[in-house]
Amino acid sequence: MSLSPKIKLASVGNINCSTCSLSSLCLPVSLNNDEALRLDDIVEKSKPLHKGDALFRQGDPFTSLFAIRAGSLKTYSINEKGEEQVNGFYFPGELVGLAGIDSGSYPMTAQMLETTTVCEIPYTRLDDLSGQLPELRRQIIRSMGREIRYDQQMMMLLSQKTAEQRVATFLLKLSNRYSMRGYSSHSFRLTMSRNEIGNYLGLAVETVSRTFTRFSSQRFIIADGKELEIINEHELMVAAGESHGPECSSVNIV
Amino acid sequence: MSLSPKIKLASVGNINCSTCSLSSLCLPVSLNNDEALRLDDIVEKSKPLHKGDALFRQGDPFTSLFAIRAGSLKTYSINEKGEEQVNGFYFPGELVGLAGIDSGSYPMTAQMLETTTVCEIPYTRLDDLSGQLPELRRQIIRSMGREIRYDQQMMMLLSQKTAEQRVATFLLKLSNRYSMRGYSSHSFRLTMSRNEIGNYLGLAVETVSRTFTRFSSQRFIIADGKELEIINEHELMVAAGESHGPECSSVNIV
DNA sequence: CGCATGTTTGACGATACTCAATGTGTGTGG
DNA sequence: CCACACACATTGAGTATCGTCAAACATGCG
Repeated sequence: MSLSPKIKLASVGNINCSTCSLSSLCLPVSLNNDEALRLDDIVEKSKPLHKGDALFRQGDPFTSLFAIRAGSLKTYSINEKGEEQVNGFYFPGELVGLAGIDSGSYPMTAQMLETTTVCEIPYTRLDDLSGQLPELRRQIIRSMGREIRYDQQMMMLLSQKTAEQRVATFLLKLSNRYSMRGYSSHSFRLTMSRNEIGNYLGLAVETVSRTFTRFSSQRFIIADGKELEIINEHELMVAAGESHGPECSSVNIV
Repeated sequence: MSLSPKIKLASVGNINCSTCSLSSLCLPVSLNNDEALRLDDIVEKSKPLHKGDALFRQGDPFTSLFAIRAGSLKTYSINEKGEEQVNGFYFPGELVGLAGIDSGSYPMTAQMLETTTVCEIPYTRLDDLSGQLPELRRQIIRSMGREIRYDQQMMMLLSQKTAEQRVATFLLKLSNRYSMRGYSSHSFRLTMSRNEIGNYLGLAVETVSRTFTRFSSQRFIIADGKELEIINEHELMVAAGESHGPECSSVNIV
């Protein structure tokens, strides 16, 4: 259940919301310096959590939102039949726990995929503060709106796309998210297993594996275990079924 | 694009948020009388919209949230390839448009399934008011949290359930929503077509139709066109794959 | 170094899609 | 009020995609 010996590192580690390199991706995005400092005041930085550790578990009382500082995690829920369902993967700057806001308890477990540090944002204090800072209030709303849109894109993927399209879409989206965080968009390390990818995409592990193999032999990607390189982004986009999107011979009307 | 000749019916029709029969399902749920009156002040009731009419269209600038007063609608988006994807169905007391909050424009179209009236809630005014009424602010957040959880349940359905389980789950969920609104939970009229159901559930029309037929011949339901009767809820729950849920010989531990 | 966990590959089969034809209802206009 | 057209719904036949089962292989952790 949350971070048991809570350690406020802000004063020690010299990091706070207004100077954080992730502020442009995180809650402080539209806050001025003073507002960010007030937000920082209620935020508690965690010590590093390790692979497999849970940030919160399904059913735990809802107390906080968490912003990821470094690392990555997955969220999953357990259905009636005891099966695991991966709901999402989260990277630095992203907010975890929003789904618990209205229900009093977290509807899923958040579990580290690697060594990860997070910022804990106690919700009652955030709620108070958001009454005083309209920009913060709007930013919370925006974060939730974005989550809703992501989920709906995911529903589209699950209900309309083939296995191949799903995997291609997944890889391109990861690529995008990495690049937004300043990492290479064409070469990165998958922090999740094939099993977790398959579960997330609604596919059997074997199907994910076969699709990776196929994309490799088509020279769209180079997949060496968890290391992944995108060597033909264009073809991967075609495979994702988004060919009619951003290209068309480099002419972009609109 | 929204409701062109906006007509404020509250004073005429003698309905307002504090007396609305849907207030327990809608934004006013946790507001006191005075607060509900202030909310009512910014809400504009629509004249009836007809089947096929659009409340807003994908790409329209985001201006308002809408609460359904009577009737029902579907939301859908058009993907890159021009295919329609039904995102959800909405019934009285439910809030439509939340997904547009952070993006400046509605990411989908909302289209009436039957004659429907809605309450329009201009977002800038709602935002202002939510700065003054903490309970309203929390209620908006709760509505969004609920939407996120619904979407995640939907993702679970799409990635893990068979056609039969999807259709059964869909019917039971409709049943629940109708019963929460004071309608019969075992006998109701489907306001959407088989095509729309299939699209929503990620199934071909034919599969939906076949599943209806199978459930009928198994005497779980009686389906006569759009009229639907659930005559064996228990078996339908089993078919939905939720058998280990609320029953177990009527003993409910926890 | 060894066991456990994760990954790949193959063979087979089932579920659900596509195509096609027929049946049913709804709304429109004569 | 009826007839017609159109959209919707149902049913059947054939097939493809993806899941299941199984086994070999790789990886990584203790």
